[in-house]
Amino acid sequence: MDKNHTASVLIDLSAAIVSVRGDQPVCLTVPDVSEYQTPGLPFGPFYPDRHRTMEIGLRQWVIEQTALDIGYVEQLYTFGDRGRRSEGADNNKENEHIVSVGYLALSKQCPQPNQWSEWYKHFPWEDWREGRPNILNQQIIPYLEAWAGSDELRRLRLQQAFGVPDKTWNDEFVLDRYELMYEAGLVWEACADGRQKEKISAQNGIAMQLDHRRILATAMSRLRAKLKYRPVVFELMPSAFTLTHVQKTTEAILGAVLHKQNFRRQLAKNELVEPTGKMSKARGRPAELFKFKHDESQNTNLSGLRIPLGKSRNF
Amino acid sequence: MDKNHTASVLIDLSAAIVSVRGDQPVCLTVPDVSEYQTPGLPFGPFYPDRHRTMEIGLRQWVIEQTALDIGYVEQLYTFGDRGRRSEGADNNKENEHIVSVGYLALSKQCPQPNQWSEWYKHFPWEDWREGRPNILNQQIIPYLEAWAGSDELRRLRLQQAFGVPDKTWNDEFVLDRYELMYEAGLVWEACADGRQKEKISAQNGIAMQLDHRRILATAMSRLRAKLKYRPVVFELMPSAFTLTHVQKTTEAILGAVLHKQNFRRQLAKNELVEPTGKMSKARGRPAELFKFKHDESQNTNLSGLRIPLGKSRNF
DNA sequence: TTAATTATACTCAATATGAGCATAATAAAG
DNA sequence: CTTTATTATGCTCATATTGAGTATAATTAA
Repeated sequence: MDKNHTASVLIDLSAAIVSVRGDQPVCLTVPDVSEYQTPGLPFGPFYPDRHRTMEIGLRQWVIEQTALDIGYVEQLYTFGDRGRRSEGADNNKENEHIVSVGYLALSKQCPQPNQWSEWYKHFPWEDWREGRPNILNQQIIPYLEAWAGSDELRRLRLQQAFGVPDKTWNDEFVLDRYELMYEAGLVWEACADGRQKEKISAQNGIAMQLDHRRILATAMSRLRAKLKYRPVVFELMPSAFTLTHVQKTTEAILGAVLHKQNFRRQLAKNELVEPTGKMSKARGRPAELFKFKHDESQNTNLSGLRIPLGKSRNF
Repeated sequence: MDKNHTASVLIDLSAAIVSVRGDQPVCLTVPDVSEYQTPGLPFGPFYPDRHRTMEIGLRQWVIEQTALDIGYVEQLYTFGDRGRRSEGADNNKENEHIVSVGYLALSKQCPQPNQWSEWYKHFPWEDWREGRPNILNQQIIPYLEAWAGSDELRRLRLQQAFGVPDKTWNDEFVLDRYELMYEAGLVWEACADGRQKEKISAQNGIAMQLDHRRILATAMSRLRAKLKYRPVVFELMPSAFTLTHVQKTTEAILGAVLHKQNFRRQLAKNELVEPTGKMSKARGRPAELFKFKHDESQNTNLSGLRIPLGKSRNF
């Protein structure tokens, strides 16, 4: 059609492989290669004549490179503008365009601790389990308000994403918040030249290579949303677990604490778990061990578990 | 890395551009080019050096080719396996792989009626507004049950997707149902050779080119789901409308009838509309004309409207 | 034996939901 | 000018769901 323009691109499959270690959600990262000490998500090229689908290709190199058992895999988003985001970079030749397809994968285990990076080190403002994070009032919000100024649209977006001043915090808007901070120049990745990069380096969470923090933000948004209507938590649980363990895992991902009794009521109502008969022993009263009911079905179109989020979420 | 394999692909942007004409959801189609009389979705190549993002590229050729005003645009899914689906086709040279990125777009108007194709002509089993569609019990279900046989996984998927025998119909599982019918060889697109194609042609809905019906199914699933938690209906409404008009539009997309008073209660509670002061006149008592409250905000992270679906959805 | 810790059963008010009846305002028909 | 069909809108009410607690049971550690 238009011979002046090349339409040929390379496709990178990037994966946010998520697990939970203790009470911290983590994601698999690969060591930094650039001059800045920024970790990145694992990624690999898609060879269309070797793998029938992209998901098969993704599973293949994840197995090859990490020897991990990833069960649940979900496509997140396809980004066509990575080039813009790393404009000053020297890694791409002219006309070699890269489109990155982001994936979310869930893993029950996370061996080799040093390869897994905690979510909230990259997004410290997203963990509300100990109350409203200080970084919001002390750093982010004042900067963003100055950036918005009297621009009506900016103020509206600020209110939507961060709930200032009167609206409440919505845990699903991770991507919106990150994009806003990116636009406002509040995150490291938004800076084109090295001098600025030095300046805001360690602040506002640990940066990542290329558009990887954006992909992780997308993964967090999607997972937090999905948790509320599909029983995906169990993709992160071992075969037998206590109800408190499910709750702690859920809370870790949501970055919020939940009402214990109501959480269990939902679990019971939706008939998602069944007792194994065994008991766990730790401190305190022993808890019954449960297992997920529908392990066979790959199709996760189950009713899901409604999260009792409560009302007073505005600190 | 691996020089034996080509990693270079072409990217097609395919769009399910949806509107509602009267009480029928429609989507923009382009005339058939193949020997079979199958319509297709509009699509165009993505030129990464001409357009910064894929969405910009999409908007560009939609404007060029259709002169349509599309407001809302949302990426659906990236399919890497179109080649497999049209294996026998002659349209691709060796090594020229195509990845198609599907988009959902919403348009308030739909001029040139012959270019717009009604959803339910392609998916007759998805419209439950007049009760359970006959085609289900008369054609699809019996065939699928035979296909499932005693295969436990197949029976489970059948139950999930089509709600047989005891579960209820879930309007959001459009894609699941289509994929299942595809696997069972119930849809035209699943047949590789022409002879089979002739046989099941007109049955089970009008077919589309390549993987376009799958993209439309994805669009329908996404839109039906989104309707329930984001106020996207208003992207399909004119600037002033009656409450019944909103309801009819919602019902058209969901393929289900709703309880009038409860629907309005939701609208009121969420404060999504405000009166214009004017009245509409048609048959019967005149209705008040309303307008959407948040037209300025591009960011559609509003609370959305909960759909009162009722209980007796199992015919 | 006591305190701390964790698990689980149960209650209760507030709210949301599904389903319905009653009434109002208009156009078309007679 | 009255009747009838049609659409809009106000209101009720039983039931289900949710948020937020209290009370009690079964353990370990001190």
